[in-house]
Amino acid sequence: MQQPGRPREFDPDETLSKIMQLFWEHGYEATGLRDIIAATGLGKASLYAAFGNKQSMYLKALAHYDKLMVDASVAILRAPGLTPMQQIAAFLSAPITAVRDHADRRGCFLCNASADRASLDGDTADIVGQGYDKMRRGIAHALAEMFPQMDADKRVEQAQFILTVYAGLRVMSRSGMAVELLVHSKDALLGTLRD
Amino acid sequence: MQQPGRPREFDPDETLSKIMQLFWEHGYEATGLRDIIAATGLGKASLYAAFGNKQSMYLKALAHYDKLMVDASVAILRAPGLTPMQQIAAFLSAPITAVRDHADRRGCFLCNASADRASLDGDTADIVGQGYDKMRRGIAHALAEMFPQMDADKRVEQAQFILTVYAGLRVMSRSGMAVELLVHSKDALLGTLRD
DNA sequence: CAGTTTGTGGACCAATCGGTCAACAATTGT
DNA sequence: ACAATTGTTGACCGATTGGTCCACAAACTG
Repeated sequence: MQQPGRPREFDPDETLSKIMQLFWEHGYEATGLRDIIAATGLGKASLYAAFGNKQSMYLKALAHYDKLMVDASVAILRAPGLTPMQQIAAFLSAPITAVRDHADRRGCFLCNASADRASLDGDTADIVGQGYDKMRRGIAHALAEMFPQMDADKRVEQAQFILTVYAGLRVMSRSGMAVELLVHSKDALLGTLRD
Repeated sequence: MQQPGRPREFDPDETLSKIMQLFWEHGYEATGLRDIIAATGLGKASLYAAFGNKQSMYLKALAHYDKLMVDASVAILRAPGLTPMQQIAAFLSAPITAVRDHADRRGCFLCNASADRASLDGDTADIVGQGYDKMRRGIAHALAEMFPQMDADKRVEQAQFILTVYAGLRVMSRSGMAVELLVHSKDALLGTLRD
């Protein structure tokens, strides 16, 4: 069952991934329509028809990141076969292996958007806030299995604490900070959880 | 003893503070020469003669932040009349009181620059890295007084850990995160130091 | 005073920005 | 075959971008 009219010549999801990549790496203002056109191979009008204006493209790219990458991060926190401690360790190691093994210094798009657009645009702040909430809940879930006797308030506090370290790691990784220092932060945090 | 030629009609340091303010709040790309001209009241040519091009203005503004704000943060970590624990607590509370008492969600210019320009421009990354180093040393100094028996390596690790939380706090504060959550992060970190 | 040096204001610039539009292409249903 | 609908292409748009330049102003020295 196909709609009338000429069919799209591109896969919207694939294209959105390319757009996401650009905004993720370079931020909102430093990414031009030219860059998006070059990276996607699409014409300007096709992009606008599919994703709206630049602001709308950015929001869709950020939501796409939330769906793809944040969900993957949160999935680590529920990964079967790992102890809760291992889940949290894996969650915190991802930013480090990205830098060390893949020379990936893009950081976290949510964190970048926090510094970049969130203070200027409420829609961006909303998506960022929801993404943070999702991660905090994921961390709290692992903590709940790790410390069943811990009360809920304390769990939120601890989850928020871990989330803050995560954000710090990802932001500092974008400035080229030495990997061993990032490892220090991760190890120190994990050390506090063994009590 | 005055130089020949027409004297400047503005105070370069004061002007640099205004430029710093703009880049701090809005980032590199979102700050236009127009904004700088409007905020400083100077002509374009005067700005260029005094500070160079936009890139150079940004670097000078970032260095200015380092001198003014980072040094002030580090000074807290050596504030007389406070115990080392109180110094670190005050250092971590500054980002929170900025949000709560002054509705200041600009975050930390160094951290913003990490997410914004540092991955694209080596000079920016250098200043950011030096600023982080300075803060880490300041934290390590307080830790040294707090835990005299702790060895130097462990101290650096702990200092880096605290620095990471600081960066996370400041970045997340830019996205409008609830103050009580930021307080949780701070309290949880301080809780780990009481051992 | 004249001559030199430095700073200021604004006109001016090419390039690029995000965004629109109209002509054309490709599919549908009838 | 034909209209209706949707997608693509590239020309085009006004506005804005960072940056330069030049005539003029304000201080100095001799």
